[in-house]
Amino acid sequence: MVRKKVNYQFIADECARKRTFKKRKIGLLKKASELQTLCGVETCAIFSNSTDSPLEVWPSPHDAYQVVERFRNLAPEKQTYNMMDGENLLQKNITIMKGKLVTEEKKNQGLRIEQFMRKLLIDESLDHVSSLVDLKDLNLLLDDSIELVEKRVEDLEHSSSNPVAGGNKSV
Amino acid sequence: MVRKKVNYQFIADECARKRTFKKRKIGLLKKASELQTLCGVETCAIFSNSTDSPLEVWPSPHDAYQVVERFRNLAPEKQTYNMMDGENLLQKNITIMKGKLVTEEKKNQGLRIEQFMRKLLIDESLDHVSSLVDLKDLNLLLDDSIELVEKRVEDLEHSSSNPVAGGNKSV
DNA sequence: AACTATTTATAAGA
DNA sequence: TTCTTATAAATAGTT
Repeated sequence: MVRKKVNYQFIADECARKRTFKKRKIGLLKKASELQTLCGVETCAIFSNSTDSPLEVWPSPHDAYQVVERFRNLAPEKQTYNMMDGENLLQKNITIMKGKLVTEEKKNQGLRIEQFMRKLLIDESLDHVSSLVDLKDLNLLLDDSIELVEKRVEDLEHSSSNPVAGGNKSV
Repeated sequence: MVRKKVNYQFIADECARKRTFKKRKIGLLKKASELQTLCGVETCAIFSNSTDSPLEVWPSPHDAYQVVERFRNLAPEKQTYNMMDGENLLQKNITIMKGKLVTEEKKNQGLRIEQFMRKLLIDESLDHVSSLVDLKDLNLLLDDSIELVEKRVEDLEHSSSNPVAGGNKSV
């Protein structure tokens, strides 16, 4: 029960290192969460551990799922209302969703963060995306929803000076 | 000097909120830094504050500068050696650099994180990129260097099964 | 920006 | 592994 003052250098012992990582990751994410709550600042954290383990992204896919679900469950009129009334709301949803996917990287290929971002932003297919939590079916749902939301944002951008009006209403 | 137990909800008073954000951001990044050192885990943190202030990315552009400089200062043979001998080294450099740019977002446009990533991954021009630290000249240098490094990675990928050999050597 | 009473995080041990 | 606890570290309120 004696706690030594820690020596800030790489922990050689693998076991101890993993234990410490686990503990401190929890602590860090708690801090990040508090920062969001207290200060209203969207925060995203990415951990790139060994090339063998998937890139870890916080906040979690599970939270993303809830955000998406909330959005999908809104009546279409309500969706439109939200989009038009507060661009912020929609953008916030997207920001959150973007931060909440986790990719299973092709092993040993490296370039992990770029791949992750590229998948989110460019690639049509999210075949290789999986989540830290067990949500196998989430991918398609997210894929669809993100496409949907992005399309609507494009509409918004193209008519940003115009006061709303001709929004695409098909979901 | 009495410290109350904090009530975890949005801090209404703007002044207090900003003060708290400033303090806690420092604390969070210290934790992140310790995690990297102790556990060897690359960590990246992104803060999306108001739409008026730039997206904040950690680690800093200054660190990126040092990484790039180290790479550029290697003799060309040495660069090739590093690339071929340890793909990991090169990939690590890129990962670090990618995580270390900060974009000055177009104000009030939102979609901040996507824009940031898009700039890093797609756009040719980094005209609007600036840094939290005062490194006005860094952008061009980074731009060049990232292009350089990316080109080399492409080469690597296209000849990943081949044992090195015909690498492009121009810097 | 600096201080300090307190709360919070956590290194070891159980 | 999870829980406990002594101690280090972070920080809210104040100057």
